[in-house]
Amino acid sequence: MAYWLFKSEPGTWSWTQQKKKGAKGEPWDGVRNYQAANNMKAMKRGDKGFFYHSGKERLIVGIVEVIGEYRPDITDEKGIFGLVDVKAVKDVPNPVTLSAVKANTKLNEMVLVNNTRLSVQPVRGSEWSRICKMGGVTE
DNA sequence: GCCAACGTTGGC
DNA sequence: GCCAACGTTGGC
Repeated sequence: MAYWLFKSEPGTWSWTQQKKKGAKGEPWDGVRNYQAANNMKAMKRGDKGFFYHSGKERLIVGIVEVIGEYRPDITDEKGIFGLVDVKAVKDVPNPVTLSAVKANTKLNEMVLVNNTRLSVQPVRGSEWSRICKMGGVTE
């Protein structure tokens, strides 16, 4: 199984909103970046991802699961980009802040640290379990 | 509010 | 196909 990180401005789409969608999940639309789209193409049903709040908060607040693989994003009028469907799985009990990630030398190769502008990112297995531990998530 | 990083666009 | 200009994201 692969791991990912989904970034969102809480003012646009928040973890609270995602959770309200429950098991039905929500299409992760609006991505207009090839690198991010390629990451979504690589996703498989059952893959897990962190839900990250960018902007003022800058922390990992939840865990999502990919429930629908890459398909066209109908909100893209050019018909170029696609999306995946994700559902909320659980909260991260102690949200992991960006500064905590940066402060951890074991995590300094994370895309979150090195490519701040990429909105859909791959996460290594080792990084995943370390952050889960930091966040008090029981895997 | 500013600015660095970076992706995209468009002229040549 | 290159590269300058521009726009956007996101951290600070």
